[in-house]
Amino acid sequence: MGRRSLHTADELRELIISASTELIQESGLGGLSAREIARRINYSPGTLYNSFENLDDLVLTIEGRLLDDLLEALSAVPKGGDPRERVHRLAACYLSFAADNPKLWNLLFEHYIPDAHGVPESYRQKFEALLEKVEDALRPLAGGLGADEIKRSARVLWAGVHGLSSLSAADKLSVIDADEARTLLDDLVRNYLAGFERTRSA
Amino acid sequence: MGRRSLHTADELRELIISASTELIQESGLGGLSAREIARRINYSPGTLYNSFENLDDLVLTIEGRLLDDLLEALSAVPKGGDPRERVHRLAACYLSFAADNPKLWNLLFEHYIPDAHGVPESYRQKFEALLEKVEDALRPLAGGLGADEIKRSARVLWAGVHGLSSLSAADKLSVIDADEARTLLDDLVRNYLAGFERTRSA
DNA sequence: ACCTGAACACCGTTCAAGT
DNA sequence: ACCTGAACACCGTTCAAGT
Repeated sequence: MGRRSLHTADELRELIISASTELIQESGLGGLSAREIARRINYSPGTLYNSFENLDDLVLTIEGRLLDDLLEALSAVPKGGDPRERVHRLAACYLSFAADNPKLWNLLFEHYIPDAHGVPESYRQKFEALLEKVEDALRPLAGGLGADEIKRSARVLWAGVHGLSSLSAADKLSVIDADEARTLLDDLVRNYLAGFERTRSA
Repeated sequence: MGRRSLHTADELRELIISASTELIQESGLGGLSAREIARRINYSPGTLYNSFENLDDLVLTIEGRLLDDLLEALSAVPKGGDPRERVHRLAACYLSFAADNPKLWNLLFEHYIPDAHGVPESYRQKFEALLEKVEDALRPLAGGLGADEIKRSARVLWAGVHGLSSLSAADKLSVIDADEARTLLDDLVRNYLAGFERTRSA
């Protein structure tokens, strides 16, 4: 048949991305296949390889967008008010983001790149941007603590929030009940902050 | 050719499990394939299905053993001494277990069962057993707190430790440096315990 | 009873050939 | 330039046939 040009290159790219995202939302990374994407967008499998290097490239693109969305959601958390309250709100935002679309969220952690070094630099940067938001929220509570200690605390607290979020998003082991997750999250943040603020004044 | 009986049913089962475990250690869940397992143990692919229902069944078996090993490692943590120290040691044990064999560890969280309800009950029980160990360690620090609150705190603290462990085991986003993980873990436990003990006396 | 190997319905990816 | 569809090297799983 040859060329059809029903869509521009950009349109086709978006078509592929949105079909893939739906597929992942339906049945996770395991439900994603080049041939199934092609079927859904009415192109032949080979066409995907004009827009993306391979499936890993496509998945990394989707993951990048997911991180952008997360950053945007975190940015929407209001800045004023009680500093502790703000940390709680950021954590709750992170939890909701994971809970709202567990399959898509898990993508970030179940998808492996064989080459190991293959994770794009932009990826790391987005995670750093996320951590900076936590650091900003901790700073008003940090008293005389140095920048390094704030950095470390942000990482620790965020990792904790992440653990809770990912356990509640992974239905496999329902150790963390979804309804209960918010209560547990507040407990984690409250107790961690108590120790954090105590360190400051020690 | 037909029957060979080079191995008993049990031996064959173990052969399959150990070949699979090696395969996962080498290249993760993605590197596991029925045909490759068969190649390595010198049987035809069909033979696997005499020992296991399917690949998911095999993987769940491996995961069950992994949880047993983790419980055993946690049980080896000495019981006496400073209660806070004990919590730190349990956390460190958990972290090491994940770090020692990241690919195998990640199996627990990247492997999905399509049927959803498919997670065996023994699975949940093993996680509960794990949480009981944390509860036992928290109890001496809990003062007048009720059993429910201890239960909740164990879940929260464990989820936090899990987040740190899984982020450091997942090389994808090297936000948590492996060498630094132990420091961060101690920070998490120390700060959380500070809040936990404060609640008790409030 | 146990194991094989062909068969079926799938994959990801490449690439010559067509428009 | 863009897209197709056949081709290649893989999958998981089943099952008739063989010993």
